[in-house]
Amino acid sequence: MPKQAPERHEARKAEILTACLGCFSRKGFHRTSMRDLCETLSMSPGALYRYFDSKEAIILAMIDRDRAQWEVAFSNIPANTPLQEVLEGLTDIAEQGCARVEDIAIFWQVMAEATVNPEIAAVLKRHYGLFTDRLELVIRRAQERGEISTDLPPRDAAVFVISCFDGLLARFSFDPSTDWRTLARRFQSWIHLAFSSLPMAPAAKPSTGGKRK
Amino acid sequence: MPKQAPERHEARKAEILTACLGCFSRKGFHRTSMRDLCETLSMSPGALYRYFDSKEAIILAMIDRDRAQWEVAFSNIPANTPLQEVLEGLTDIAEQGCARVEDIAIFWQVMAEATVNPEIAAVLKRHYGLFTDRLELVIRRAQERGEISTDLPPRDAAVFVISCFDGLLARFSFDPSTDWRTLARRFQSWIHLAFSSLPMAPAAKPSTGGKRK
DNA sequence: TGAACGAGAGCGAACGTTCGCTATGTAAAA
DNA sequence: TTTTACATAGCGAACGTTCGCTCTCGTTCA
Repeated sequence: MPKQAPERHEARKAEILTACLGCFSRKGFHRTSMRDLCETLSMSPGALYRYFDSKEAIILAMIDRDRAQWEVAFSNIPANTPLQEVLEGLTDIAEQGCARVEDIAIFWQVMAEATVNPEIAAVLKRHYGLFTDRLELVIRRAQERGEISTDLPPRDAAVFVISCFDGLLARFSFDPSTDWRTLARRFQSWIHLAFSSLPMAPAAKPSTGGKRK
Repeated sequence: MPKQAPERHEARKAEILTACLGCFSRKGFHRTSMRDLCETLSMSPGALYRYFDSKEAIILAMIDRDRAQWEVAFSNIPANTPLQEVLEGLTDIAEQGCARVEDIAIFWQVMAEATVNPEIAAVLKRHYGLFTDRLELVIRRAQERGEISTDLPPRDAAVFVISCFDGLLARFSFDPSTDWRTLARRFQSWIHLAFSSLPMAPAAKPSTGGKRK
């Protein structure tokens, strides 16, 4: 048999990842055995190991795929989008991609694993770092447009936004009766309120280095 | 051999719990074997099983102890404490009791386990519920005093506060360079800002001016 | 054109290890 | 002697992973 076309191989890997994600979120990473995965995939261990070197490699690939999806999401945001809209957009993305119980379960599994596995921690830190960078830029732009207070430290503000939603995910995961959409909207408006309620720098004040549009 | 006094038994259980917490946070719940625990405790499996029926029972006891500690912390807050001060107090408690990497690691372990283990999920949901109840009450009182907007839905506001800090814990856990104290203070002030910036209902005393000391 | 080839996808039994847990033995105090 | 705390040894099961095998099918070449 000739070698699988690379794209075919990648497609199969993607299928496997999706199936693994389902298993891990249902049973947890450690309670899911390679046998479990093989059964749901209707695949033998030998075959599975042709695609991934180890169980850990599967998680790492999952994290990377998630990162890629968020990268795409961010790259679709026009530079001059109002902060409020960006937040709404991120909520929508989270709702589609993350705000189902089974997907959030994975989030916790990965987090827990990161506290114990340095390699996963490193990947996750990078992941969060990129995310924070993007959001920081969005906030900085909102400041330049005069949409929110320039007294706000952009980096900390970005961390704040991400923390709020991470925390909401936390609650949602073990209390699915939480009304994600309503709460997320409220969170958005409160965040915006906090960010725009700070004493604004005098309008005419020349910014100390940041360029203006 | 005479039967252990109950208080002695409880004390020993507490010691065991502390040691287990250390192990779990270092290696993770699933990677820590009962053998590991026995070694660090200089104790045989037979002895350990006299104190806890199973590995799961150890986690449940850990969660319960944590809940009890927060209960005490909350019960020490006078009814008329300003919201800002309550938030500061909670930050301090969290800093003492939670804001070390090893303690936060446990938080993730438990969260991850809760997504997979219904019994743990139930306990944790109750735990969070109580916590939210307490905070909701604090917020309600602050509204009655006219300290913050009465347009604020107290329950959602409580969820918001908890979410913010949970999210901060998330970040801190895999990026210990995060300056917990500074960020926590900023979070506090932003939360307070958001809560007091809403249009106030006419019934409450319109303290629209600066309310900081 | 079609038979022979052989690389590679997939299979699945089995490996050695480690798991949570327990049956049994023993020393010591009452 | 009886009761209790703990040690010891080890149980059966399950783990992640491996490896030799089968089968398939595109390629090669007569």
